[in-house]
Amino acid sequence: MGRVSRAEAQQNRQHVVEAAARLFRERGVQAVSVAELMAAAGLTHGAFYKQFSSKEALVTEATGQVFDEFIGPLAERDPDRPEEYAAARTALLDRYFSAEHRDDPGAGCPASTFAADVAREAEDSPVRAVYAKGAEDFSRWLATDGDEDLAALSTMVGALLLARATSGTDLSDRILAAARAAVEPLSPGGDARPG
Amino acid sequence: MGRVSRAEAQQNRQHVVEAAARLFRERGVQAVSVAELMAAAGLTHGAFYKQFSSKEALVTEATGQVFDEFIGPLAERDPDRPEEYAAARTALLDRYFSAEHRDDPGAGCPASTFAADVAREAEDSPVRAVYAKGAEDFSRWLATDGDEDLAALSTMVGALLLARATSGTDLSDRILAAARAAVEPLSPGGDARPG
DNA sequence: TGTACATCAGTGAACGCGCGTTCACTGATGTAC
DNA sequence: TGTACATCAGTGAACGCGCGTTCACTGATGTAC
Repeated sequence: MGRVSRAEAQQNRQHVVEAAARLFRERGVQAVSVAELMAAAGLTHGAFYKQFSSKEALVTEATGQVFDEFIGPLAERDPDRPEEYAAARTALLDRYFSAEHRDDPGAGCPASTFAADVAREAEDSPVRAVYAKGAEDFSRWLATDGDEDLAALSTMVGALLLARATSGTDLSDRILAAARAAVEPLSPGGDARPG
Repeated sequence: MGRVSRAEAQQNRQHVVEAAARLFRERGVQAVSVAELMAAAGLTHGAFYKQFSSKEALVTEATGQVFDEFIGPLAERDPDRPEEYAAARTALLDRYFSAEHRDDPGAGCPASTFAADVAREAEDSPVRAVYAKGAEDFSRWLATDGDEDLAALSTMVGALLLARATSGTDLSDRILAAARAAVEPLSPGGDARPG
């Protein structure tokens, strides 16, 4: 096919990253091959190494991009308008604990979908740093007091994974509902968690 | 090597299940090969299909066994002695949110280690039913009111996975501490979660 | 209890397959003049 | 603006490797008499 223009090459590269962002979340890193990602961008597998130094490098880049896409739109937090943040937080939780989010991991929260993959990476793996930064940023946005809400993040990530592992059952819906009630207290300082 | 006695064969089989129980939790199902599991029991790979119909069948059996081992010891819950249960629950949470548990997934909670693997299984996969039963049983034991505490289970599973994905950092320890405080309220009906 | 034979757990080579990565090659793009 | 040539994105065959599974074979175990 010969050489391709720089702009086209850059576009092809971005298609590969986008396919990786979706497929890695849907099926896990190991279950998606380099050849499949290249085919999703309309290319053959050999060109992969003209764009990325290794599959691991793409995993790191895709993980970072997904966190950016996920957290970026949330980041407009104006301290002078707390009611705006409160509404945005509620809207996020609505989406987060929805059946739609559970049923579409390929477009969903990276803290959930990459957790197990990252947990099994070596401690010096570059993707771990990207993941840790993303998780921490997200937990800061979730904190109603401006600190970090790691408990809320844990409940959200755990609930989504449990709901996906049990999807198709009643239990799956109960998990989402129970976690939602626990993360968003009905009254300030209170907690809706039963028991 | 010729035939081996029934007792010995049964023992070999159990060794394979035990190796699977540990290695699947440590590295994930896909990253552990049939040959490696057989070698862990001192056998060659060919004999695997004399004991199991497929790798998937072993995954299902190992997952069930791990849930039994994890939940079984907890199940002695005497309604006449609530303070005994309260102490057992506190002891479980101590272990659950410990650095030791985080750092030894091979011996740890199956709801955490198998969540991502099971979430990516087909909806009619037998391992999903085993997982759902185990998760539900565990959430029942966790409920201080005798119902089920799916929010607590979510927080525990999410915190453990997040802590493992960020292990080696300060953040990892803060995740365990924050989740622990959220799951075990300091006073009845209250909640220690900040914010 | 002793003998003859069927059973079957374990062996090890082989099946087809897909993996991540490398490489010689192609030919349009980009650049130097 | 036009020409000559270097660059390099993409191709497709090939590398070595490990995977889950199958199978003919072995020979001690288990059983029928």
